[in-house]
Parts: sequence; structure tokens; C-alpha cells
Amino acid sequence: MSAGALVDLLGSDVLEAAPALLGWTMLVDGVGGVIVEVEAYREDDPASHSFGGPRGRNVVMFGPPGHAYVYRSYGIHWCLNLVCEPEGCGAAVLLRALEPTTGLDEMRRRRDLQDARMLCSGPGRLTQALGVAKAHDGLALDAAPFSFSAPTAAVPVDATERIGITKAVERPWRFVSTGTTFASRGSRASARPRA
DNA sequence: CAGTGGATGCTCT
DNA sequence: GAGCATCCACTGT
Repeated sequence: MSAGALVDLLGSDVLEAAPALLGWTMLVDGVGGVIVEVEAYREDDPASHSFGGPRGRNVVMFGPPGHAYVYRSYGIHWCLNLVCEPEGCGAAVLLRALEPTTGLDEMRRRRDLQDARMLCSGPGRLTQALGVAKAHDGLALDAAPFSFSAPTAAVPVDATERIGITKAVERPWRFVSTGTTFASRGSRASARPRA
């Protein structure tokens, strides 16, 4: 199985683990797809929830790697992170977009939306499509309801600046699968490349 | 097409 | 009381 390989990967430096997560397939209760966009956050990073040490909602980020950190964003959305690096480091990878492959009908029902390109093309969107919420905060990733499988071939990666933050914006810690049309930017009808 | 603003809850000042 | 690791509807070109 890939569960052991996943935990090994997440136990390494978050700047290594984040780009290496692209191409992995993630399912939650059998619904999900291929990871195409992520961002790295860590404790020495003013944009990170873990900046300044373990307090309140961020304590899961300082726990062992291979667990889910779920928080509420802007009072409305849930965002899903994978905790990285050895226990106590406060590093995690934010999942920003998936290419939906499994359970499309379930995702369409949850999102009340047909277009596969829009189902998981943003951190709040993918949690809604996969049914991820506060109940998943702190859960281990190598057990139900999570299921991960490794990519079968190397995935080319672009590194860019992170989205939606106001501090440390210059760090190029957003990683996107080269050429994907399922990322949170470039996936909207208005921003799609012309045919 | 781009730009703006509202919804809504938790953390921190 | 402000500020968010956001999304969507609505406006004006």
C-alpha cells in the first residue's frame, strides 16, 4: 500500500514534501482525485497558522506528520492540510486543488454544480466536494476515511507565489502540476486558455 | 472580461 | 473590533 510511503514523505521537509504530493490520488470515503495544486506553510513563516508556536486551533500542526489539519476559512469554508515534518515542527501542506477522478456524481451533488473543472479547483471547494469538515481535524491520513495512492510517473511542477495571503507573499511555496486545467487559477471560464 | 463587496466564525489585539 | 491560507454574485466596461 502507499500509506506508509505517504507518511514517510510527509515526515520530510515540507518544501520537499509539498511538490512531491502532486500526482498523488486522495480519496475521502471513496471520493476524490489527483492532487494538482498545493502550498507549503511552516513555523518560521509569517503567513502560517503555526507562526509563533502551538496555540489554539494550530496545535494539530505541531503533532506527528501524516495527520489532517482542518480549519475554517473566512467563517464559511473548510481548508484541508497534511501535517509534515517531525512532531513539534509546525509545518503542513495546504491542498488547494484536485483533478476529480472518483465519485464525480457525489461531488456534483455536494457542490450543486456540474462542471468537473470547478468541483475541486480551490481549497474551500475541494473540502466541500469531498465532504471534509471539522470532524476530520486531527485524523490520521493512513486510515479510513482517507485513502492515498502514489503517482505512477513523475509529475512536472511549477513553483509560484502563494495565493490569498498578505505576509511572506514573496516565498514561492505554491506548487502546481505543469499544464493542469484544474488548479484554482486558470481553471475558471474567464481565465481558461483559448482553444 | 475585471473589479468589488457580502457572507460568516474563529483567533487575536 | 479587526483580520483572515475563500467563494460567489453582481456590477461596469
